[in-house]
Amino acid sequence: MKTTPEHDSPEQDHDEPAAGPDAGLGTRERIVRAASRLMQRQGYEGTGIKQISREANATLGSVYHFFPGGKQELATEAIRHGDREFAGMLRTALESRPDPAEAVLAAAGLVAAELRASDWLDGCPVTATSLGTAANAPGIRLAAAEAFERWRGLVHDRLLAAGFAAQDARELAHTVINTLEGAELTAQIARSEEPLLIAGRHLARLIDSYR
Amino acid sequence: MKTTPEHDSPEQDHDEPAAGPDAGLGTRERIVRAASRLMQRQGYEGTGIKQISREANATLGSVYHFFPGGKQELATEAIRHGDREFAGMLRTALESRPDPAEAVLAAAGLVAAELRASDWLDGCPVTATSLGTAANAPGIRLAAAEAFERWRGLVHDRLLAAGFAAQDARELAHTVINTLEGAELTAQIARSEEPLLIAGRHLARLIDSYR
DNA sequence: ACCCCTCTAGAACGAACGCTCTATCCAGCA
DNA sequence: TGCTGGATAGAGCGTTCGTTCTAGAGGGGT
Repeated sequence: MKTTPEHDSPEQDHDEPAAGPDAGLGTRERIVRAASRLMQRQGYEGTGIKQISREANATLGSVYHFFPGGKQELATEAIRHGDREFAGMLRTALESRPDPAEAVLAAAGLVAAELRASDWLDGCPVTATSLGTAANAPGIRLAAAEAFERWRGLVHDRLLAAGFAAQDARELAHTVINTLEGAELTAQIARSEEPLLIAGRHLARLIDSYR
Repeated sequence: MKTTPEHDSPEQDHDEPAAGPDAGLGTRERIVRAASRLMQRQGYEGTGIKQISREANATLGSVYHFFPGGKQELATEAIRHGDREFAGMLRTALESRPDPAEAVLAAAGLVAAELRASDWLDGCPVTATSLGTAANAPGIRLAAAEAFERWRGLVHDRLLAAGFAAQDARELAHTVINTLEGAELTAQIARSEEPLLIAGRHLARLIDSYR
């Protein structure tokens, strides 16, 4: 299994030819990414620590070295990783058009495209991980709530910049994120981009109605 | 543990004073209800067959007698149960107001009230069960897709009856269900009714914009 | 009286779970 | 050169998992 000797900072691996797309990253980062991807697809309970360590090309010892809090701490970090990932995509989409309604439409299309590209496997990285653990693990629920809040904040700021009233922007941000969330869920289960495309059009229409 | 001797039809239990709200029901029905409730709160992987049988006051033998397909068959049936349950609530709400926009607003309020009443434990009965099992269990995914389709159908018919164009009704039904779904998810994680109440208002506004 | 069939009952199986533990490796420093 | 501490390595703990299996309970039909 031998991995790169490393000290938490990403460095090139000059001795390991075959590896996944995460090769050359620090062990800790590889573990977080593997956890995020696996929990996104299989949920918290459906993903084992040993599977994560295997997928990350790390050993069980490394996992517990970096995450002494065990599975829950790892899941919290995985959610934060998914949070940052989706926030980046959302920010890009929102800045891609001068008009906020068109920007939201573009965001929905982007989500749909990525979902299809993953063969309907990669839904919302936060939902799958946090669902079913809300009651037991408050830390996980909190991280998920913060993710949603951050995404809402991005939409909110975008609407404010476009001249929307503060209250309208706040409420629209709620519905934009929630509708995208629900539509992605349905799209994943139905294996169809349509729910997301419809959601994009309806959200654009809703936003326009506040002008 | 002794349970009611019964032949699949619900009958009164004259000998068992202390029991849950499902007492007096047939064993099979008790098992389905326990599975549905537990999976709604803990997800598919987070819920064990033994926990279900314990909660249902049934034995492992009974579970495998009624559901020889094992956990997957049981989960499929649990989703169908949640489907019928939510469909009933949705139908009631949709028929509670003469105006379809107001009816959707009422539905959102009802979902919010029930979610809060359960101490934020009972989210969508279909989502939690089906998430994380989409790839592995096609039967479960299919049952979930059918549930969403049924709910959409209820909204669709309601809009048609109110005179909306077929295409508008179809697309609005998509977004109504998806937005409620996403808002309920956010409401559960944030422990706040607000996302659902905002969703209700926005959906009413969106529907009105098609008149 | 007998059988039959549905349903209940729970012990037992191998596998996988999260986690603990000790041992080893190795770069950096004294 | 030897020490130190972060990082790696994986055997093994007790528990729980989904499932299988055999045994018995009990009412109806003949």
